[in-house]
Amino acid sequence: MKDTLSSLLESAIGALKHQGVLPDDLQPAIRVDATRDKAHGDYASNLALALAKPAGMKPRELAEAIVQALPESDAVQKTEIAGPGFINFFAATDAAAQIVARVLDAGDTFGRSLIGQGEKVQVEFVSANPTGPLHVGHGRGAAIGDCLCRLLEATGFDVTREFYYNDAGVQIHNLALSVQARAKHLTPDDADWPADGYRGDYIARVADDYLAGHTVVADDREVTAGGDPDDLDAIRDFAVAWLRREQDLDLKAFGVAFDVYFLESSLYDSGKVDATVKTLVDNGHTFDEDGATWLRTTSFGDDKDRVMRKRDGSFTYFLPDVAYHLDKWQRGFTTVINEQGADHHSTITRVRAGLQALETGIPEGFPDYVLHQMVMVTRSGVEVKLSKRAGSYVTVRDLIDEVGRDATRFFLAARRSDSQLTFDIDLARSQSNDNPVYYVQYAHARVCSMLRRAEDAGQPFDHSLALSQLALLDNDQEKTVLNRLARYPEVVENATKNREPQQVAQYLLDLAGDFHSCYNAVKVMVDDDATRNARLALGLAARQTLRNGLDLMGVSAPEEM
RNA sequence: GCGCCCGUAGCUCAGCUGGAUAGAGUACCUGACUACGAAUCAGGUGGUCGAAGGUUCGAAUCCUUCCGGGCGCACCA
Repeated sequence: MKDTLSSLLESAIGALKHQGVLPDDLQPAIRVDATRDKAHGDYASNLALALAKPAGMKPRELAEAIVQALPESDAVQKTEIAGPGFINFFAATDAAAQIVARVLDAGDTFGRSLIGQGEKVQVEFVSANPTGPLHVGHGRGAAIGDCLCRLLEATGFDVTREFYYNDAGVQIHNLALSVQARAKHLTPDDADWPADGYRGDYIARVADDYLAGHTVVADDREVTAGGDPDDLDAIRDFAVAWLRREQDLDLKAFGVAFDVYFLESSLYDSGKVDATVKTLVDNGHTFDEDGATWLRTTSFGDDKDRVMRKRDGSFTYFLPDVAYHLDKWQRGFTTVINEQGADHHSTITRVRAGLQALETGIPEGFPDYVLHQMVMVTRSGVEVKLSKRAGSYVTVRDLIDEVGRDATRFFLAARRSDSQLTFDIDLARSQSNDNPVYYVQYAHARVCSMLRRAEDAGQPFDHSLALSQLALLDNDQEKTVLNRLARYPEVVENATKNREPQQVAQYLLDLAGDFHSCYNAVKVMVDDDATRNARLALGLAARQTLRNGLDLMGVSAPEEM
C-alpha cells in the first residue's frame, strides 16, 4: 500500500516537472507514513511541505497541485489536504484488506525479507567469564542479543552467535582458590578464606563435585575432576568446566544457543596476540615509557594513550581484544555487533583505535556496539546487589524459575537498551495481568479459541470464501487492525536497522490492543458465511503476525492460557 | 574535573531517525459477560516532554549551555 502511494506520488511529481510547475532537477525523497490519527486517513505524506521551499510555492498550493496530478488508483478511496499541507490518503477498503491475504499466504515468513542479502553478521553477546551463574545483567544482554540475532536472521542476514570468555585470568585464579578453600572445608567466614574469593554457595557444590571425581560436560568442554585438593591446576580446569556447564544450563533455560564459544587464551595459543603486537609496533603506533609499551590510541580519537604491554611483560586486556576483533574481521564478518553492558563502554574507542592502528582496511566504525544499561533488581522494595562475590545476586535462572522464561525475556527486551531497568521481582513474579506478555499471548490464544469454536459449531474456516470477501472488513476497528498488520514488515526492518528489539515488543502490544478492541466491538461468529469467514481470516492474520513477532523475541505463542 | 547514557502522566515506559491536538499500561473513578475466553473492552481524571536559548514552515526528537540521576575514567576485565 505504501509503495503504491509512493509510486503514485512519484508520477505526480514527474507530471508536475513536465508541466514546468516544479524544477526538473528536483530529487525529492518521497515519504509516506502511516497516520497516527484516523481523522488523517490511513497514510499521509509530507511531500508538499518538504518541496514547498525548493518549488517556491506555498505548501497547501503545492499539495493541491500534487493531488491534481495524482493518477487514478483503485487503492485510494480519497485524498485530502490537511493541516499545513499534508496529503492524507484514505485507503479503499478492499485494497487495505488484501493485507490479510498477504499475511495468510506468507505464513511464518510474513515480515521476513532479504535485505541482508546473506551478508555474514556476527553478534557477540553475554560473554560472561565462567566464575558464576549468569546474573540479571547477563540476562538482559542475552534477551537483547538473541532478539537482535533473530531480527537479523529474519531480514536475510547470515548470523553467527558468539560467546567470548577468558578461562585463565586473575578472576579465574580467584575462582580456583575459592573452590580449593571449600575443598579444604573452609567457609567464606573463616579468616583463611581467600581475600578476593567468591562466596556464593555454588562454590561449595563445585568443590563437592571435584572431590567426588565427577565429570562435567559443557557445550564447549568436558572435564573429569582430579579430586586432589592440592592440585590447583586441576581444580581450575574443573571449576571452569563446571561453571561453563552452569551457564549453559542458564542459557538453555532461557532459550539461547550459541554457535561459537571463543576463548581468549586461544588468541595467545594461535599467535594472534603476538602478530597483533608486531603489526602495531611495525606501524609505528607504539612507544615505550615507564618500562611498559603503549599504544598511541590518541592518534585515533582516544583521550589518552593506553598501555598494551605491562611492565611485567603481560598484556592488558585490550590487546587480546584487538586481536580478537581482527580475527572476526578476517573470518569475513563485515558487520559485527557487540552487545554488552554499558559499564564497559570505554572499551569501544580503545578497540576501534587499535583496529585502525593495524591499518588493514577495517572501517572506522567497526565493530558496532549495542550497550545495555544496568539492571537494578529489587525485592520487597529493597535493592539486591549484583555481585558475584556476595553470592546473593539474582540469577537468570532465579527469574526464569519465578516468573517464567517468556515473561523474563519479554521484560528484559521490551525496553530501550540505553535506559536503566528496574526489575521488581515481586511484581514480576506475581502472576497478575500487570505482565504485558500475557496481554499479547492472550490475543493469540483468543484467535485459537475462536477457531476451535468455529470447528465445534460445524462452521470451519473457509479459506477461499474468506479471501473473496475481505472487502467486508470495513469496521473502524477492523481497519485499524488491517493497517497495523500492514506495518509489521516495516517494524521488523526498522528494529533490525536500528538494533532496537524493543520496537518489536511495542508493536506486539499495539497489535494485541487493536485486536482486543476489535474482538470486543465486532462479533466474529455470525451466521452470514461471508462475513464470518472474512472476520476469521482477519483473526488468523493477526494470530500469524503475533506469532511471528513473539518468535522474534523468543517468546512462545500459546494456543490456550 | 573529563567522557558516554538517561530525564515524557502519581508509578513503569512507548513515541516509527523532524510532522498534525504528545500516547499506552498501571493506579484512581464510571460503565460492559442470558454474544465468540472479563487475563478483555468502552469512557473519565491525570502533561511547563528536567530548564533556558537556538536551527525552520514545524522540535519530545537536531545544536548549545545549565540542572538532576546512572556508568565509566587502571600497567583490572
